[in-house]
Amino acid sequence: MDRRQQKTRAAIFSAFTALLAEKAYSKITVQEIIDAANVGRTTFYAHFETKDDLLKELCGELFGHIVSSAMDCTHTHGLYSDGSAPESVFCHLLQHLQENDRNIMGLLSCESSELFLRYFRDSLNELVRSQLASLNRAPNPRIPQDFLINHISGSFVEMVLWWSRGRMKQPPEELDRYFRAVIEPVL
Amino acid sequence: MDRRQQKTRAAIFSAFTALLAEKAYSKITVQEIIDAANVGRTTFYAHFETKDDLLKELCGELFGHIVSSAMDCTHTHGLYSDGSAPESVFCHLLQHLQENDRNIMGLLSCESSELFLRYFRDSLNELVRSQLASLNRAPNPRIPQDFLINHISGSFVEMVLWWSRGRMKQPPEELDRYFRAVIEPVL
DNA sequence: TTGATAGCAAACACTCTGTTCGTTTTTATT
DNA sequence: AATAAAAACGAACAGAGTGTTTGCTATCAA
Repeated sequence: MDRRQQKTRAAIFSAFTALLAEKAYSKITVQEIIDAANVGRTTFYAHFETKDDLLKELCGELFGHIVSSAMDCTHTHGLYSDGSAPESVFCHLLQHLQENDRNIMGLLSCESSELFLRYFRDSLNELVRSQLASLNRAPNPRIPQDFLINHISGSFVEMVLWWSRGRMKQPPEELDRYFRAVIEPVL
Repeated sequence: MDRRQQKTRAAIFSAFTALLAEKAYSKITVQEIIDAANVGRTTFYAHFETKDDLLKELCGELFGHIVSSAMDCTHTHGLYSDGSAPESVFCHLLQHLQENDRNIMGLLSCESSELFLRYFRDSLNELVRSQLASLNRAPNPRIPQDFLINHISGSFVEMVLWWSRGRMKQPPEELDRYFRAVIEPVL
């Protein structure tokens, strides 16, 4: 791909995430993004159809990255600690989030979350489903698989939102302990 | 209050919820609300500052109603079934939601949820906190109270969203069983 | 009945959006 | 180095939506 396109795209993403960190998605105008990214109006619309489209693409990039990295460590760490491995996949996810890669927590904390959380949930669902499948333990007969998957990924999202609202006081490891304490009894 | 004001306000709320049921909040224009409610433009702005303001007021009315009704049955039913009472407060909440009072589930299912879910979560938090306080059982020492409250209300919200996405196939009682199955082991 | 209040339509200035057009700059290729 | 293709640019545009103003009419409560 043309170097110019890459630069423009990166500049727009960067400007957009910076803006998202300081104000709500709905309050951001295309003009502001253009100004912050320092690109021409025409250029913006050559890359993205609308502001919504931009958000969608950003989510795609972000979660593609996050989840594939989580999937990677799936091989070494399980859904919950098995005694041997001290940390769960979730702990890795949390650490990843805390590093604030591409200001992802900023996105979660302000009100841009609509589309954003959908991606987050969907990605987690996939992750949890695959984890659960590879769990060699009899499933809890009182709870349907579908419900359980949603409960786990949903709880995780809610925990991250809570964490973010509280300015991420707790280290990821502590959060991971709490999370396992409320999830493992259910499995 | 003037009868005319009541009628206007009701007409606007009703038109707004009807619109919300069929399209996303962000796609709805004030003009559409005005047309659907069959009121003058000036009248709308005499009642509400903006579309956001309208949504806020609607949430206030809705959750004020729902939560106070849940608080009422707090006296008869506990956080979880104690053997004697067959149904939890949550079950009542779910039944209430299923009755589709004021099309509340329509609001949850489409993408109007931003502000909406905030109200939902906050209301539930309050409810759960009071429930938890009146629970005569030693709290789980591994989990901080704050985390637990958020986990419970968050899980509930996520469950309702899941329920709504799946077109509410399950009866509230069944959902309540699942919910207790994933929450009670943690208490 | 009457004064006050609420509602109304029409028109407005304003902001934001998404597109078009003619021009300049950068890139990849020869 | 020369060149054609691709990308970026600014300015200007129509169109849609917002929130306000004005002058008038209908309704209410006393």
